[in-house]
Amino acid sequence: MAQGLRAHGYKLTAQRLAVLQVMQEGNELLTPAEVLDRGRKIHSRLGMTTVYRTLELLRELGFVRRVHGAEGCRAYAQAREQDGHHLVCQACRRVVDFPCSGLNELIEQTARRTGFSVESHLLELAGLCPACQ
Amino acid sequence: MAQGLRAHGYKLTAQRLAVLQVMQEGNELLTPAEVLDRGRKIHSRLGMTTVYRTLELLRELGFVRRVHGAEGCRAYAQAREQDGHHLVCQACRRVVDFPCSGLNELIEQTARRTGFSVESHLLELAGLCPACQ
DNA sequence: TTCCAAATGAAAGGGTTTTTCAATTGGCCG
DNA sequence: CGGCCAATTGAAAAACCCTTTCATTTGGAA
Ligand SMILES: [Mn+2]
Ligand SMILES: [Mn+2]
Ligand SMILES: [Zn+2]
Ligand SMILES: [Zn+2]
Repeated sequence: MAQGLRAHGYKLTAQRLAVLQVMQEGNELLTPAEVLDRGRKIHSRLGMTTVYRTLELLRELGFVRRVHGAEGCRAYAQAREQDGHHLVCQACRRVVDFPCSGLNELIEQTARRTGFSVESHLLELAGLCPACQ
Repeated sequence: MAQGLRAHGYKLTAQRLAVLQVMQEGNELLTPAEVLDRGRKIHSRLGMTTVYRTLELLRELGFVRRVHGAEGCRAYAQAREQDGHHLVCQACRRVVDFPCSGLNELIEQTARRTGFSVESHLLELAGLCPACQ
C-alpha cells in the first residue's frame, strides 16, 4: 500500500508511512487527533497539518474512507473493500466494510422518479458489533 | 407544522416560527448561517444560538433532516417524506426527498455477514437536478 | 393580570481545520 | 556517491464553527 503512494508519484516520507501504519494497524474509527497521537509513537516528528493532509491523500487514493457518524463528523477508517461502505459499532468504534451492492435499484428508481442524475452516494451503517451486543 | 411544536409542548416563539418558515419556504440545502440570514428578514431579533437549537429541535421532531454532503458537513433541509432521505443537486443545492425502501435486504445481509446488529443508517444521494443537467 | 419555567442571545469559551511560509528532505540525475 | 530542486513538512497564526453560560425576556397557563 506504501507502493501505492510511489505509484502515484508521491514521496515516501516517514510521516506518511507513520500515518499509513496507524490506519492499517487498527480496525477502529480514528479522528485526526487520534491518528496524530498514534503516529507520533512511530515517528515523533509528525504535525497535525501533515496528518490532515495525509488522510485526505489516502482517501483520494482509496486507502481510507471518511466516516460521518454520530461521533463527530470527521473520522477515518481503513478501506478494505474497494467501493465499499462502513459499518461502525456505536459502542467500541470497531469498523467493518461491506460491499456496495443492492443499491443500484434504489438509485435508479430515485433518479427516474425525480429526474435527477445521481452521481454519488453516501451510505453508512451503525450498530453493535458481536462483542458489544 | 407549527402545530407540531405545540403538540410536543414547545412554546411557539417568533424565533421558532421564523426558522420554521425559512425551512419551509425553500427546497435547497441550508447551513445554519444561511438560516440565520433568512430568518432575520422575518424576525430581526434572532440569534445564531437559537438557530442551532431550533434546527436540532426540528430535526428531533422529524421536520427537517441533516445533510452531511460534500458542501460542508452541517446543513439542513426540509423533510417532506417520513423516514426518507435526501437527494441533493451538486450545482444548485436543490433537494428532493425519496423514500427509504429497498435498503432492508442490503442491511440484513450485511448484519448476517458481519454479526453486527444494525441500529441506524445514513444514506444520501448527490447529483444534478433536471434544470442543472 | 400575575407568574414562572421555558426560551433567548450576547459574549466568552473551546475545539477543529486551514493557511502561511521558512526550513527540510526524498529521490532523480549526473 | 554528492548536488539539486520540487515536493513536503510543521510551527504559528488565522479562520471557522459550534457550544456553554447566564442574565434577561417571554409564552401561555391559571
Ligand atoms: Mn457505494
Ligand atoms: Mn432509511
Ligand atoms: Zn463494538
Ligand atoms: Zn440543480
